[in-house]
Amino acid sequence: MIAKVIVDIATTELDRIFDYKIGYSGAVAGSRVIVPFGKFKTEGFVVSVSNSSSYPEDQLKSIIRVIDDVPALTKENLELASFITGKYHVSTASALRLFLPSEMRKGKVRKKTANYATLSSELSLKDMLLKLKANAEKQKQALNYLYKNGKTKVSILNETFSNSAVTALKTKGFIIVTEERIVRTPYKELGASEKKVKLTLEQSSAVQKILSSTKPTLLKGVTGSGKTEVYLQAIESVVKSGKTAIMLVPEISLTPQTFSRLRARFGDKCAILHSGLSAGERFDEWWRLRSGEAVIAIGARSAVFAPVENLGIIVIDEEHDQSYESESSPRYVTEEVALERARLSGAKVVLGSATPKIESYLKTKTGEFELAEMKDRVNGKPLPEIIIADMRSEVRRGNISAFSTALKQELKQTLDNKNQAIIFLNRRGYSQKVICRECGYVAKCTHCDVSLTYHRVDNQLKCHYCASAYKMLEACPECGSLSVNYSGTGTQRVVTELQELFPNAKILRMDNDNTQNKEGHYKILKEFGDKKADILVGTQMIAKGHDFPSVTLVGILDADMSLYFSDYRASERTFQLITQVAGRSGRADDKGKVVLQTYSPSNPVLTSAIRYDYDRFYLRECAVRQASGFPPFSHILRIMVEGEDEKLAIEALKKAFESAKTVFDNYRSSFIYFDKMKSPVKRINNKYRYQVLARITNNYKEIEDEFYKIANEVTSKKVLCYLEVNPSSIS
DNA sequence: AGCACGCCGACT
DNA sequence: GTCGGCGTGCTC
Repeated sequence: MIAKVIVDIATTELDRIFDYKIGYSGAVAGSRVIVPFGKFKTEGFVVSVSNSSSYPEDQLKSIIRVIDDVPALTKENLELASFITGKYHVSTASALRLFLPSEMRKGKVRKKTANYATLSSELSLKDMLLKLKANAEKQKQALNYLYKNGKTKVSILNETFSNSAVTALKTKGFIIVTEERIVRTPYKELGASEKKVKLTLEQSSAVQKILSSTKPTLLKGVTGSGKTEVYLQAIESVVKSGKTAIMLVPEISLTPQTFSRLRARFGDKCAILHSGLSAGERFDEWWRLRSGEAVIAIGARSAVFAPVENLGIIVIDEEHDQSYESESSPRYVTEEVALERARLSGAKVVLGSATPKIESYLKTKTGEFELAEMKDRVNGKPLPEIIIADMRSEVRRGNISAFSTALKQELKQTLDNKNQAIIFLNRRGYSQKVICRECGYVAKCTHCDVSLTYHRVDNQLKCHYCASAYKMLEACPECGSLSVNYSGTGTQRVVTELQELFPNAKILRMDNDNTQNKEGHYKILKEFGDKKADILVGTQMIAKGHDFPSVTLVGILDADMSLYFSDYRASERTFQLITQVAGRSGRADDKGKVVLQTYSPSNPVLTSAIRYDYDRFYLRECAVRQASGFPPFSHILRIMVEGEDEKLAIEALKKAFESAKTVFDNYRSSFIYFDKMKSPVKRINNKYRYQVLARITNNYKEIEDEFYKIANEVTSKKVLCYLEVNPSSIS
């Protein structure tokens, strides 16, 4: 028999099938194998098995061996991989790699084992003790210990008695040593049991809809409406019928607490997959799913590739979250992969959010998705009141600080009542820019075409694109002037100003700068949750589903800022952000308040947001997008060209543009925009960035396929070229 | 990806 | 004379 093998080397030249003789290796479709390849050996994937080969049979080599005792990939995995290759035009090897934890390749991690000792059953304890020499005290103790405690790790015996005593017993045949597998379990300590909650009417009808619908369901529920409980009960019902489940959550909210809730309900049946685990833990969790020992996978976007068979449901929580789009190759869209995987295995799909993507909500109107809506909060409490603070009038009245009078008052009140507050600001660091007052010089990164941010905590200038750090300027390098000045307020500056306003308050800051290590988030959130601080200042990341019962005030410092990003989704983002941040206020007994500071108080996005009126926002935004020809009424295609050598990059751009131009000519009526240009950020990490930008309204598949091909053709050793479809950020 | 083959510049 | 630079080509 012949194995059709894809070698695990992700280059386009090798992206074809190589035939090998199976021999006695036992390889089947889905097996990972070691094969001879040219002058060396490599790992490969058997994608199918056949009895013929178009390659001269006598020149075929044989598979050296199969790597895993159970084939790592299922038939369905292979089908999904071929969907990914076809849709995103990546090599088969890189599509297949998505299905395996990276540490599994090249045999970096193994199943962990330990040696255990038990008493031999051939002799009774008494007989053994008699046979030992009188002075063999340690051996006697060890035997007694084993008799009392049963099976024990050899390492423990060695420690408590002695190495020699244990070896002696082993040689005498009094104890039997066996090697057993140890499963590394992450967050072992978590998972106090949790009661199944009785569902509200809205919730149970949502569960019903999810389980009975043949279409994917969009679960649209206001913050606090109990979406998680709906997911859990839908999953429970699916698992009861003998199927498996995948639950996807945004990267940032994948905290131990999220997992703990699932563990509490489902115990060892669930496995967690994410980058914060150690390689060994991830490997073991993966195998627990592959072997069927665990049937529920929870994780960030890559968990959509979890190795479960007989899949019954995929849940995508906070479906609007940006982290569901992969920003490095393979650039897959989690939702697209999930829908295809569900189609292949006949599974249900649930997409949940308080503020669904415009695209998703539109699909409920066109009948592509089912809609399940939850309008009430489970605790019956109203959503927090949102007060608009008009910053224009604040400035007119001479208030130039970052805080409006209303916010200051509310903060004071909150602190007096011994409650907690959250201040949200979408900009980290201390200042956005460092400018020379004399000549207008702006400090810029030497590797990127962006201005630097001042970080007061370590007195450095930092680049938020490539993370390089510079010493703070003492004088302007251009004109020597000493009046170098900060403009724009960041989180660090907010903390400083707040501390001056409320000297007795304990203030915490949470942003990308102090959450680099994996424990970072958790520690800050825990500290705040334990009420060890009064105010939490942070960026984006505090907006995501954390539950702080005694937070009664949320301040949003610059609600408009994100409105003016040059991004078609700016309004949508702003609406989502306000709704989510506001949802942090007043989750328990006390009524929450939100102060939203803005320079454009009558902006319709903001006025919809303060009334929690998603439908009004949706209708307006849809009209705007339709009129201006943006998604979901078009597709944006961006061919990116990146290279350190600017000349080569420009040459590659021209080549890409020429090829794209012929596509443009062939499908002229499908294009509403087509041009080449510099990228908004022209250089990042010393790489020059150019792009071909297009918007199309028809023939999506054909044009996208052509563009993907162009990107692959233009890519060379010196220049990287790739296609983005509806990119979520266009820096 | 790796490794060999192959054809031009600086060296003991 | 040869050692070695890395461009090019091949892998069932």
